Amino acid sequence: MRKSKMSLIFQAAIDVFSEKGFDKATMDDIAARANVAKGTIYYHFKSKEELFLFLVEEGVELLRDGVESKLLPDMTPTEKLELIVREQINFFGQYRDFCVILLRESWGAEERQLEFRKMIRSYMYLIEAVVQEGIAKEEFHFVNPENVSSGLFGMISIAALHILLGHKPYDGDALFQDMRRMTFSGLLKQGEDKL
Amino acid sequence: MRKSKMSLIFQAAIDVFSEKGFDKATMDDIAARANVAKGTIYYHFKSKEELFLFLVEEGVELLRDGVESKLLPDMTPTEKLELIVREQINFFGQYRDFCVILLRESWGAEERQLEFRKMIRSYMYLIEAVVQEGIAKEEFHFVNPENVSSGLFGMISIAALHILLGHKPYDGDALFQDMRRMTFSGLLKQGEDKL
Amino acid sequence: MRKSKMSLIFQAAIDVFSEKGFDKATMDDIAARANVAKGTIYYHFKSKEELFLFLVEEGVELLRDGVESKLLPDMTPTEKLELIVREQINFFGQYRDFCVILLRESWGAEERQLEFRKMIRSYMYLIEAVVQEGIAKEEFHFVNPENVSSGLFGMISIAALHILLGHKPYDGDALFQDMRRMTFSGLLKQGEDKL
Amino acid sequence: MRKSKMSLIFQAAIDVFSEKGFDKATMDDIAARANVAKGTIYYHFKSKEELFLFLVEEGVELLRDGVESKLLPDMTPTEKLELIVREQINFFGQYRDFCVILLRESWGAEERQLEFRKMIRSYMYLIEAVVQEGIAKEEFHFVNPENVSSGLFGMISIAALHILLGHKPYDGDALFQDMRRMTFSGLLKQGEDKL
DNA sequence: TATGAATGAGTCTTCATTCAT
DNA sequence: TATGAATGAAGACTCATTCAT
Repeated sequence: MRKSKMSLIFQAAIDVFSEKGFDKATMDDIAARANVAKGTIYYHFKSKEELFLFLVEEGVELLRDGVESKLLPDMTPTEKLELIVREQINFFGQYRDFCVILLRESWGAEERQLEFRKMIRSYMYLIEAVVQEGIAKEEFHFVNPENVSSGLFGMISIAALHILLGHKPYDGDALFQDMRRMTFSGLLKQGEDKL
Repeated sequence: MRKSKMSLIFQAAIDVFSEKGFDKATMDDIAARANVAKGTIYYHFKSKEELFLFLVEEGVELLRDGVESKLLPDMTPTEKLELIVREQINFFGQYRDFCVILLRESWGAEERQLEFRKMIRSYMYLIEAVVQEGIAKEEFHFVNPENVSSGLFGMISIAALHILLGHKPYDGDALFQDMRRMTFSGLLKQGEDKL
Repeated sequence: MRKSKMSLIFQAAIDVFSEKGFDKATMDDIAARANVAKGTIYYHFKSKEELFLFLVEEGVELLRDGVESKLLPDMTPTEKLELIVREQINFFGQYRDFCVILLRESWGAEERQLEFRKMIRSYMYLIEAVVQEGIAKEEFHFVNPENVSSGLFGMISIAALHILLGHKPYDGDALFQDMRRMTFSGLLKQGEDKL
Repeated sequence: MRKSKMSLIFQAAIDVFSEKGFDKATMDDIAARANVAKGTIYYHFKSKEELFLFLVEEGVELLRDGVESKLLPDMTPTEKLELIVREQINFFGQYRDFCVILLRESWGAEERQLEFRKMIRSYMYLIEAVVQEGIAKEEFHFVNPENVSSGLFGMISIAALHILLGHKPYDGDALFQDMRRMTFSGLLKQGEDKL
């Protein structure tokens, strides 16, 4: 059974967008990669913009829903945050191309980019909520949850991408150990009293 | 005495590139913003690419040299890292436009983007060296310095940009407190023994 | 049924290139002359260079094949050469524009120009072979066939073009008589013994 | 003693124009080759066009005057024509670059190109006059002198250039033998009676 | 549903020429 | 005389989008 044209286009679009970025990628590229006539893309998607948006939406949802569904109510904030860190690292390993897209195309003032940041924001809220819960339950230090959630997201993202784009083997577990350490106890051996 | 055309172009280029990104920015935009004929840009820079590269080089150097010159040999690793965190936060506040450029244009496989990542890497080495020193002096936990340095860079960058692009007032000191906490003692109140 | 866009472009390109030369001719000119959008040209030809090359290839082939197909094996070398002279003169009369292109654009060190000279060379070989045959059969004097074939080609070409560009009526038969005389018996009344 | 800027420019212009042709050659090229500032060229020549025209004028004059001064009144038409053939062949060998310019830039409808053809015409008249004299004195067959003079000019030019551009050693004497044969007795062994 | 030829607005880049010094 | 920074018009080429089939 042949794959639907639609899904061929979808996959080709991810490949091409992650390789070249939104602006440099052409509809011809995508059509060629999907083995489909250019017109066919326009039959399924109104525009390049829409195709791209659709793609990113799907991706962020996949990340958010994946994490969200694993966050059980009876976990402690620490357990929850640990899970988030681990899941995000796995996701980056698995959807490397998509993650490149995310980091490339989220900064700027275009409508599309604002939209992207909102999507990412919707994921960050997950982290933020856990941080807030941790503070409320006095498990975590008192910090600004928004700063910390964006910081954590950035820490994991950049560290992961740094490995992936350096074409080194991606050892998710090792990265997880370091990221967990950073997140929970920081670098100092003597702990907080020093500060 | 009027500013040299060269520096007019330089400033205009930063403005336009940060607003629109490399691909969407046009040489006409930049020329108009600089109040200069388009040919004048090409008199000073061989191409759009070269202008852009020059600009980013200058910026990363400014960041790296600024930090490097303040790192004194008799500081402890903790003091050094604290200084780096603070300086980077200040830099992002001061050169917001340039920082947007950096985060937008560093991901991808084009020659230019590889070049950018190398430049960023040259800054990350500063952090990495301090982390290594801290581990050697047993001030810091044993971690992979490369993971941690890219993680720290990402944490600060994304957190800072998140505020700057959200058009909120940029309170560098508050951000510094949170980032320092994350860096040194992490979120957990009970410290490392829990882990 | 309307002519294919492709052939409209082809004809327009001949017109414009012969009028203005390769460098001065613009793709806008050609598009306008062909009543076609500029992009359409690029849909069919990868570049100005390619369009031009294609055009010249076709032209030289037309000349060479036209002559070649009329050269019958049982002709004497003299008859063959006579036929070549006549055919080339007719060709110049008929494809004046193309011939101007040929003479304009074949001299220089650019890739394209080397290519052109090769094409012309492929035509000269026809002449050269006949000259060689004539020498072998002792109908012709002993001469360097390469010198003579390029000389004959130049003689006919420049003489023809000289008339065509002088905007005089092109009397192919009269020109043929003179060129035949030059080719076979030369100017001297007393013939070779004088030399 | 340093060469005058003027003559530096002159020589540089010949080099560059013959290498790249009128359109592709730039004033920057010429200035660089002449080790002179671009403005300096404009101090001596009103425009690119004028510089070029001046150059070609000088060259054609050199050819024409060289030949003309050697044509003595008491020579027979045959001797005169022989001398012309020899001189032109020598000239092509000596001023190869200039001759390429001549053949490249003489065809077309631009003012400059009409001008060029006039200059070449002024040289052809020399040949034409000799042919006419030869016919009048019944040394030469009755032919159209204009056809024959342009034909001879083309024969020699193309044959010479064919060797020069093929990067073969230029044996002027051998070429002269072949061109003289063509000019005076033609290819046929049996002479004119056959025709 | 699917195609691919056609479009034309938009971009980077070049270069002859000018002019203040 | 000589310079070289500055100009801006012009040209090759790209590519998202449309539409007749």
